[in-house]
Amino acid sequence: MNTRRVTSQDVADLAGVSRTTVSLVLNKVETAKISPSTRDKVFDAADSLGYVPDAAAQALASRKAKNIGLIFTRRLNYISSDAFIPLILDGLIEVVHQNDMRLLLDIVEPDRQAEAYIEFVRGKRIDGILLSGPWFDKDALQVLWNEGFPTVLIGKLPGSMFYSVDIDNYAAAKEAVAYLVKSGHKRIVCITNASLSHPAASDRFSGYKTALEESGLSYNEELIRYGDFTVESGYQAMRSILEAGMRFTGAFVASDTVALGAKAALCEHGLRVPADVAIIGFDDLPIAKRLDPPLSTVRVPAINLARKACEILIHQLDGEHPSNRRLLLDTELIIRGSCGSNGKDKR
Amino acid sequence: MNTRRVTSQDVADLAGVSRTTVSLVLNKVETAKISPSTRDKVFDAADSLGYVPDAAAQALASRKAKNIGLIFTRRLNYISSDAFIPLILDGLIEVVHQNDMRLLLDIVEPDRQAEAYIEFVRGKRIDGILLSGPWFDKDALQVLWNEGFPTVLIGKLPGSMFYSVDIDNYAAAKEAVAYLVKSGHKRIVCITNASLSHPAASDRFSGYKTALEESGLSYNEELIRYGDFTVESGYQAMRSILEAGMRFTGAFVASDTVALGAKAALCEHGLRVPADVAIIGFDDLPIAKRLDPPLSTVRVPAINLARKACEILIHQLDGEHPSNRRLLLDTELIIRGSCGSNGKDKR
DNA sequence: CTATATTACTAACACGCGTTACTAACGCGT
DNA sequence: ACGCGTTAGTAACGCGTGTTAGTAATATAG
Repeated sequence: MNTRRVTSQDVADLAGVSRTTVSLVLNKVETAKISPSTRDKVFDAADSLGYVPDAAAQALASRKAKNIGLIFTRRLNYISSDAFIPLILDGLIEVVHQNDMRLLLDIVEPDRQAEAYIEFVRGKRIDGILLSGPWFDKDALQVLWNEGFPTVLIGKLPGSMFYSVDIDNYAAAKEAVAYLVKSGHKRIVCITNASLSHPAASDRFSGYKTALEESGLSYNEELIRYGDFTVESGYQAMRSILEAGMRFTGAFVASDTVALGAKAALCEHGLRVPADVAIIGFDDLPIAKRLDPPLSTVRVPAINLARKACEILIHQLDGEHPSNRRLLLDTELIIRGSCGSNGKDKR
Repeated sequence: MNTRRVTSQDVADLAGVSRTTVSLVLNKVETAKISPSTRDKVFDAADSLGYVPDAAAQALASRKAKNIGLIFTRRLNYISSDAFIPLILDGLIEVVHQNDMRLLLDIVEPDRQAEAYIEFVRGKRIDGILLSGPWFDKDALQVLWNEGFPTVLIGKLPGSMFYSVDIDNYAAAKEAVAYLVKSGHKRIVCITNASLSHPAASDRFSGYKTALEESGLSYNEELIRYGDFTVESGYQAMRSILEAGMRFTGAFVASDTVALGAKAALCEHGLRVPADVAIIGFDDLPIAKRLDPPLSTVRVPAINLARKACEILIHQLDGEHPSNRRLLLDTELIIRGSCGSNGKDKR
């Protein structure tokens, strides 16, 4: 049960060579000349003993932790319903595996970012860091920047020099709202995915406003509410609009999750989608397609964003530093039943 | 930019003491007598230098990685829509933080379990391991058992001696189906959350069967389908039943996600919920409450399961070995609009 | 005043690995 | 026989920390 650890020394002894040789063989060091016969002896010994190198020792000696830090900056209350997390993991895990790395995951409250980063980086627990969050603390990031630590943002920090992957939230939102306008809607609600202090939320909101302006529609404060990533916030936001007695025929909700809540409020109020109100969400979560009615939405290539972010990070670890520091992936407006693609009449 | 690492030696030098003293102070070793004045000197020096111990060196010397492995055994295709992952993370992260640990996350394909475990455990990358998966490979777990490695299962492996936290899937499903029966439904569809090779799926299915038997209802193979965790599988399953021309008024779908898909198929087919078909799901995901109609379901205390699992694991790391190896948390049947709590008539 | 206990520290080793600098053996041309 | 390059391998150091065994100075007891 409690057999002693197998070390590279044990492998060396069994193979009848030095520990150095074992290391050279197992790490496939090209510059070292090792005869095929001893190579085989080492390999045989290693897996007959079930040798697995000690990660800590390896990290200490090689100065590489072989860990990638994935940090979600989120309020704790919002995690459980965050449908983005699985998507990001999905995109990441494959790339991480391919590069023989591990994923060190942490979730930090937005106001504890700085401390968390320092811990990770100075502790050398990770070789590089992926940050996903609705917004990034500039001071916290400054720490990373000063240390020259390999970092990639999933999302954007306006005006920063970090590598980042993102979508064009502004353009995507504008396109979605323009579609509603084009479909004949004149009074269009906007419920954001989060407070406007978050760049993504703010950009989507700007897209909404611009789309209205460009169509010569008036922009009405009373049709605006702010979500906070959750289903419930969407529900409350829409209720608040309905209770204020506002009239409208379209709704742009900058998050599918929030949209789901908003739609619940509509139904509860006796309004039907899309007959009375057309809705477009944002994200294209896997469930969007099977909601009733199917939710029109902006498809965010979340899995791909994560994958790209990870690839860029690993390139950095390999010492490459591409000059293009901002990668924007394409979104796509997906029209489904929730905005009356079936062709019902609008007022 | 590229300042050299700050080591405990630097702290020692600045404080005018030995490195040993620094270590003793920072680790708050009780048995060592250190005068308050030098203690303060060390603390001051440490944080004036921004000292953070090297994780690898610490792990190597102390034989503790301060990492908890969280392994999701999942097919890669199912990750992106796995609403359980955020819930588990939510429950875990707090406990992990409280105990000054980190979370090493990995997702392994069911057929690669053994290798993944060996890598983690023998590599000493983690001190303990939390496993979440629809089923566990017995041979793979044997490895962990043989090494006496601290392990907790989220879910169950029938007949194993591992610590585990779970719910009573059988009883919960039975209660849900019994409710449908009591409400007057005689022909009740069952769509599982996964194939019956998964214990949880199999238990829920058994609960369904038993509930029917105990009510003297006939058990009809043609009303049974098997999901695979995804929305789409629920959609396809229900379509398949409808296309077979089966008639029914109730449906027990052993996963909210799958239920969402199943409901979409019903709607598409012109059937209404709950007027034509009553549905009860399983999990009580955050969205269940705001679906249209609100989805009746079995509430699974997922966050709590994760929290408990983590606590048990950490107890093990502290050398405690409670004799009660299986912890069952309570579920709750939540009745909402989807099974006509509004009181429509059944046939 | 001496023997012993206590306080407050430190020197030195161990953890398991990567890697550099070095060596011994061998072949080859002259 | 000699020098020289090449091949195949090793000894030894360093990574940064935890920890044990030990010591010098001071306090306490007889």
